[in-house]
Amino acid sequence: MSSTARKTSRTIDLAGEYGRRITAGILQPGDNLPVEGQLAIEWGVSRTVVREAMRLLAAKGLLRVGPKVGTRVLPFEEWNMLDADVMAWHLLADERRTFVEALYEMRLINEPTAARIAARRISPADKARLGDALEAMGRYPRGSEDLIAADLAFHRIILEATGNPILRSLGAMIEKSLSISFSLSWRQNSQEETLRQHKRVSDAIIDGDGEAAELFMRRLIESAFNDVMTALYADDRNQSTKHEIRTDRTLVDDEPAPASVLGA
Amino acid sequence: MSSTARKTSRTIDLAGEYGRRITAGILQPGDNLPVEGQLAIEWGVSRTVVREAMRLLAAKGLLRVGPKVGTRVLPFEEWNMLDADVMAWHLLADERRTFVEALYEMRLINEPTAARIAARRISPADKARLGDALEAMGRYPRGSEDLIAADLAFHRIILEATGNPILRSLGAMIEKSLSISFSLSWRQNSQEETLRQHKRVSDAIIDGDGEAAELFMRRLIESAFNDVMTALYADDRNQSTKHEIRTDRTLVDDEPAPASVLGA
DNA sequence: GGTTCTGCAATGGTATGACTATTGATCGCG
DNA sequence: CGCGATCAATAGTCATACCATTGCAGAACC
Repeated sequence: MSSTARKTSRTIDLAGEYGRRITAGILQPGDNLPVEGQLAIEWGVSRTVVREAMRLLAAKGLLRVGPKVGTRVLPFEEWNMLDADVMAWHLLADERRTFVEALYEMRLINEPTAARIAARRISPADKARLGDALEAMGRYPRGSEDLIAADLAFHRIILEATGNPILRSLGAMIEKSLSISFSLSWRQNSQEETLRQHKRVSDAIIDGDGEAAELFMRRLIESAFNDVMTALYADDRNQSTKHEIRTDRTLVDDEPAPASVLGA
Repeated sequence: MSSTARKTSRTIDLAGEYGRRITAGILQPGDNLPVEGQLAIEWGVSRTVVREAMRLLAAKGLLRVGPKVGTRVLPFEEWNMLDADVMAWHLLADERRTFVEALYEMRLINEPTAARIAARRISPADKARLGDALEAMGRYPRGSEDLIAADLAFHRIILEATGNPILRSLGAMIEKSLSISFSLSWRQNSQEETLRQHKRVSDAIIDGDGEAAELFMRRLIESAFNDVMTALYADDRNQSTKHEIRTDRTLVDDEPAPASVLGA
């Protein structure tokens, strides 16, 4: 299937292969991979390719290499989840649920505030790009790759519009990892309602209303999270409901602190 | 200086060399590096080392390589600022100010909410670790590397205590990039006041008071940001004042939205 | 005149085999 | 029993040759 027509390099293929095996748990932290020469033989490539693939994985924190110790999978905590490839590999694995939740929690923390900042800092050019993305979302049929791409672009543009390069990288990570792993099927809500939600955010940002942008973005991501969880685990309604509650509790539902604490 | 005693590999050294050159602007986006063979000669290493170094930089989004096109520095927007090395290289450059501000804006978005989440989810083991870090902060003299390490560990532990692996990676990135770039000198505030601020956060988390934890963490990071900017740009008081205002405006000072918008 | 096809050449991509340096483990000595 | 020297496994580096991809120039063709 992949042996006839080559699109990516052997190095990238091999790195992806082991990246997926590690994130899927087939290779556990602490496990050693075969020695480089052995890997080269197994995969029918040169040791050069093996080494470059392993260096790529080492750069992402998945494993460490060293003389005498070999190539060893690092403990979980060392993995760089902020890397788009690592995140995408996790989202491709069977046990992706934890990471879907973590990713949406991250989005829920960052994107509403980013929308607020964007409302104040967005450039005319980015306003136009945001409008284009919104328009594209209305043009493509539901479930199409183009629609998903426009949706992801919408969110990325807002993160870029903050002018903060770190938030921009976060946007790129989210877009890339989600587009790799969910190439189809989510959006259970009516497309009209989804579009309306996006338009509210867009309008608020363009009007410079940061508070409204933040609020609507929060609602939008909560909806998207529920859509994704429903699409992925539609067969288990109890759990599907649970996510919604958990999401709310996690980031929205805390009781206000007592006045005495606030004054401290 | 680095030719006699080798601690890191030649590949890592070379990657760091060009990583710093690119982030410092010595090599601009669109520029081409010399061909691999030429680089190998210039640095007195084999082409293997050059290739592995370039692959490492390519994995971080700083450049792209390809047949005929060579090794070309990518536009700014492609750089992965969420990588600890990339962030550290930026913080080492002369023009680091933008990135110090971006990093602290990122922290101000994430860490207060993380503190709130941690207050609800923290494990007994992490409570103990948090207490240890706080205790260590009180034990070491101001300005010492141990003190800074304890400070950074304090923040990392809170991000880890959320149980969200992405936030944990964010904590690791912050800790690593800051410890590499600011190996000494910040903390202009009295150490006692800084310690008190940390203790407030710690107490709130251990008590399970998420709202208080969030508020105190926000104040703490705002203070830390001002300390850093003062330390770095102490010669320019006007600008030092400006940061404080900008930070406030950016994330705290927005007027509440009209009721009509909230109800929409 | 513009467009598409074709071949060339530059450059990274891969392969191979040898040698070096590092480091965990082992063995022997005190 | 502890500790230092030695060993051996393994990644790290090197040198060279050849392969594969691709931007570009020029030819062929509407």
